[in-house]
Amino acid sequence: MTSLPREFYFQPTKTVAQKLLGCRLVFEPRRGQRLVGKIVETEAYLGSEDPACHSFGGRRTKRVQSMYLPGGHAYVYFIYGMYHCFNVVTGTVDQPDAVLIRAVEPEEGLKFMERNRPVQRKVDLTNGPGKLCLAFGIDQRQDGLSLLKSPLMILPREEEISSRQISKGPRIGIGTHHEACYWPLRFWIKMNPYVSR
DNA sequence: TTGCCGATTACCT
DNA sequence: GGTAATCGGCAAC
Repeated sequence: MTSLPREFYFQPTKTVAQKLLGCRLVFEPRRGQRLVGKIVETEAYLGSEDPACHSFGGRRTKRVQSMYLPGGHAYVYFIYGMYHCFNVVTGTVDQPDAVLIRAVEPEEGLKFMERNRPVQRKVDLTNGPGKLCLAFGIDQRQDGLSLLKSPLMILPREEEISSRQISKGPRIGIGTHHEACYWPLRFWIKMNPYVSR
């Protein structure tokens, strides 16, 4: 039950985004509450060089300050007036890259998740970045937290995932104004029913 | 201080 | 397929 080490997050952001597939997101908000989901879909955001990234051009606003932490921290932001998105910070200090966790497969704590986000079908519980934050109860309070210790952790893969089982494509929802909208920085586990849309 | 817009989602036709 | 909901972040004024 030991988290991915700090060095994992110092790999290139694109690499981290792919290697996070199959890892477990664990959130222990309070004693006796443990929520676990297997990561099945991610997107890489490449810092100051990436027009779709909040830290593009080296922007250092209050919202994005946790992106400038060393890899292995959480970056959680509020979007569309009603949702949160959970990201994993990558790279060294002052390298504001991150990986958006877009979907997980619920594994543990389903009762808590259903309470947080009532749905008809289990598959709709966490198949989107806003949905999984609601189900897990992740919000601004987790922004900047370390991912190496409770309450928020990411555990290594328990099974191997070959590159043939990983699909890639353009990122979702970033608009079509810049070239970056075509960069294939979205990754997901092929055929997994818990991937978004 | 103002006004636009967003790394989404649910619900509509 | 389209769009309303809803509000903080951000840049411009």
